[in-house]
Amino acid sequence: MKAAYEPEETERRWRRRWEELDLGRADPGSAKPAFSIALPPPNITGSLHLGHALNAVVQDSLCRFHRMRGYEVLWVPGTDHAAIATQNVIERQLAAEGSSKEEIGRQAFDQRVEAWYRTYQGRIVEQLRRMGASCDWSRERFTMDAAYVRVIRTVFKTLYEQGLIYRGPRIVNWCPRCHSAISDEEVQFEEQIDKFYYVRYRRADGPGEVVVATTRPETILADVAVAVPPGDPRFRNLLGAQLVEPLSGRLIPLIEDQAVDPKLGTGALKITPGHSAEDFEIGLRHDLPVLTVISLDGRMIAPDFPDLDGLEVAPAREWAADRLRDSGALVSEEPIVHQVGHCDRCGTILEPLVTAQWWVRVTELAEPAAEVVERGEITFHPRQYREQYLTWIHGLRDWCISRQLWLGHRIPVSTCANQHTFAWVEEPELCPVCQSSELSHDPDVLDTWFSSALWPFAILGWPQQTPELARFYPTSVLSTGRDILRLWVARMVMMGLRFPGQVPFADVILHATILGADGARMSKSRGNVVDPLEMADRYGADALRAWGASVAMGTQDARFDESRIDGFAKFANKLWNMVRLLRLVHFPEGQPGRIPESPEPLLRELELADRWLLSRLTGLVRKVSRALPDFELGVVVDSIYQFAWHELADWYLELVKERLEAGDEVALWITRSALLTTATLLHPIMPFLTEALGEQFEGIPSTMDQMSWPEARSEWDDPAAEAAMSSFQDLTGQLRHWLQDLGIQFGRSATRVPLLVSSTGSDLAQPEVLRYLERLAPVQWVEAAIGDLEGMAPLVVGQSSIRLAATAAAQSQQLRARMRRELDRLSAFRSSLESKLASPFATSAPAELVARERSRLEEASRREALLRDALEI
RNA sequence: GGGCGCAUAGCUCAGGUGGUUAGAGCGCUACCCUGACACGGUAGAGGCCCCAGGUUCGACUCCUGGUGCGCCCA
Repeated sequence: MKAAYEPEETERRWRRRWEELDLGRADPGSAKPAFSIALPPPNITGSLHLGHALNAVVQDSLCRFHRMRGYEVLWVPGTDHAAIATQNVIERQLAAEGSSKEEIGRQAFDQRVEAWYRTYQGRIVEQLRRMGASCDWSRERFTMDAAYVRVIRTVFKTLYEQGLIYRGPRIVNWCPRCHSAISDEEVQFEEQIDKFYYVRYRRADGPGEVVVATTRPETILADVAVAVPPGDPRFRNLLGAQLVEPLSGRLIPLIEDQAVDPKLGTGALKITPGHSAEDFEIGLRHDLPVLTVISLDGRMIAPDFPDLDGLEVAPAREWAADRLRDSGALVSEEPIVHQVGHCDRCGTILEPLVTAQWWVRVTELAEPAAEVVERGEITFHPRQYREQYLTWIHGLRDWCISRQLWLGHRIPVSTCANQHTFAWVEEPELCPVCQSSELSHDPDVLDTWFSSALWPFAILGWPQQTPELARFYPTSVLSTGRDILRLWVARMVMMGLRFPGQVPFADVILHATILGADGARMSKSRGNVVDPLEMADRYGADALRAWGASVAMGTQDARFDESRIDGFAKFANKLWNMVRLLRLVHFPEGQPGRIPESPEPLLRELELADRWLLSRLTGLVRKVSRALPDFELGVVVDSIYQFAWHELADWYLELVKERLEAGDEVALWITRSALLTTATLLHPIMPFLTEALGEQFEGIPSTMDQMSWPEARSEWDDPAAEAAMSSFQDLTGQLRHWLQDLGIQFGRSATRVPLLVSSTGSDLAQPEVLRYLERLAPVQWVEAAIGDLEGMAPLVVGQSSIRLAATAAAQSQQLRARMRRELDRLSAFRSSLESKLASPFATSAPAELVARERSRLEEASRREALLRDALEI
């Protein structure tokens, strides 16, 4: 073994090994219990970011854990075509070449798309492998695969024929740049400073006026009413009046509607159903007409006003403001900070516009999707997301599923020359109603989330009753980022219930969002993006994984912190060297060979440190085995780190080194067992490292994935040994501390400080303790008879009093000062305990606690007395 | 404006159902290249656990209010 762990070589080797072993291959015919995960398909728009990496770690850890626990595990990888995102990327590419999709035409555009898919599909899969993902690569899926497309059409056709999909004009979020509708969930609201224009609407048939506050004076030409809160006394005298729309002089009614906020602006709202989603709803309630003055290009349509017609929205707003000002209709203007919807993909300000789109009637789908969560068939982790999910799903509006893009799944609907409209799975040649051969295929494509909603069952072969579907559906866990709880998770639940008829997954994990080191969301424009592969190159994939596992399940967003990844890289090296130590004991010349197996020792052959370590080890097994099914990856990582470094390495190995070198069978067995168990427990999190460790041992399966999960051995539980070791650790610390204060250094020379015990506390009761202290501190115990206690420096360590046979030290002012400080601290502690025990605590607290405080008080008092004695005060 | 969450060491974060002398990693200080590991070891400094009330024998933990920050939705 090399002196340091080298992740790069190990990872390359083991990636190949896993491939050869076909590690992730799932067998639907196996008799084992099933565990399955559908990997949320990354967008094919580029490379994986840190969020993908984090998500892969969560899923891979769970898969490996379940394999080791004897489950048949299926983890299906894949990619998503991300229609609008990919189209945007390719459009940008074309723009950079000075071209456009219109210029090259549909066919050439489709070829670009194909080429893009080929490149990036491979890249994403490669990146997942680099992270150590143990997917079943033979089942990789893509949302544009022919089989997948069939599933989409089957679902669409069914919903269409059931009347749950319809086409109709409604208001949508329209992106004038993408030239497409955008779903409510894809709108990015951004804070923006605009102006609130206060505009006067005069009464047509008499005195009186209403002042309306608006940020969009350019839409006044499409106003169809002014609305006020019902029963608002400010507007009572105007009820039923006709008002004059101030730009063109049309007459519009004053109406009452409960949606108007009396506190906002002047309390009166202009109603423009053609250009505001809220107004559209109000318009429907009052049966108002819809007027349109903005085109799909985001330009004004105003044939009556030649200087306005064709202007973009921003200059049109200036035009309207000027005109209102000139006519005296503009009362005032003031700046306002408000949220403005932008296109998630291209950042353009969205225009609410009325267009004909395809819609899913969601009420009938949403109700069952709410019920399964209410009944507990789906559990969210962390659990607060349950509420968010329910709130959202209860308030759903119809879902706009059509997009006006070149890329994506065409809506599987055709209309014939005789206006017969029908949905299909295989595109027909003739109209099924009138046999007309003049068919036109709907030009729109489907919202990508429509296809992703089918992912958990589409990848398992539905609608065929495949063995995979029977075996692995519902899937076990869905792990994803919190941002797509609504966008995706809720829709999968709706579709899963509607089609295969069962929830798509039992547990939903929403992992933390990783922020940049500056605390802001990672974004290219901020320049705080971290490439996971760069981190894997620098520190090893395992270090990145361990860090990911430690932050993934937090309830808050986690800032990226490279130093923590570095810490885990060092941890990998530490483990490597522990195994190396054991190997060198067996093969001091570095000969090839594996650490041999040996028979388990009997409990009565064990000494204190051995019993302690096994007790701690079995506690660790218990803790990790409990934490993993609860998805508490942070606990897993922390507790293994703590055990391996601060118990096994710092204490046990330091204590037994000589025994190991002397070939002590017991120490060898325990060290081997502890290291191997640690590696086994850690394998789901750090698979590469643990494979490299595992292969140093004899009798190990060809991959750690086939190791059986360790069982907690309750016969190893030994609270007495833990207590004794814990006070020994205290003792060691204090002794080292005293000696350091006296300028005595361990290892500087062969000389050891002679010590004798002059008063014994219970902490020295175990026979091993004095021997252990000699190993870990530069001291040597001598018989009390040797000399006179006079002139020897007194030390109080733990509950025992010790004399230090170093006369120079006896006069040390430093030593005395330290003892005084110790004494002060102790007496403060003692008096706090005394007052606690004198308070009602003694009678009302649980007896167990009171007893504990009493014994603490006793200890403190005893120690205090010893210290006073030593200081001769 | 509504909902949810977060404020603990210089930094990044842990701290079920109230009971320690409040923890970890990194960073910092001092000393150590001791034959597994300097990607290391030993010791140390560093905290009104955001603020103000309340419940309780006892609050980092529960309740109310406030302040600051984040996310989601209008």
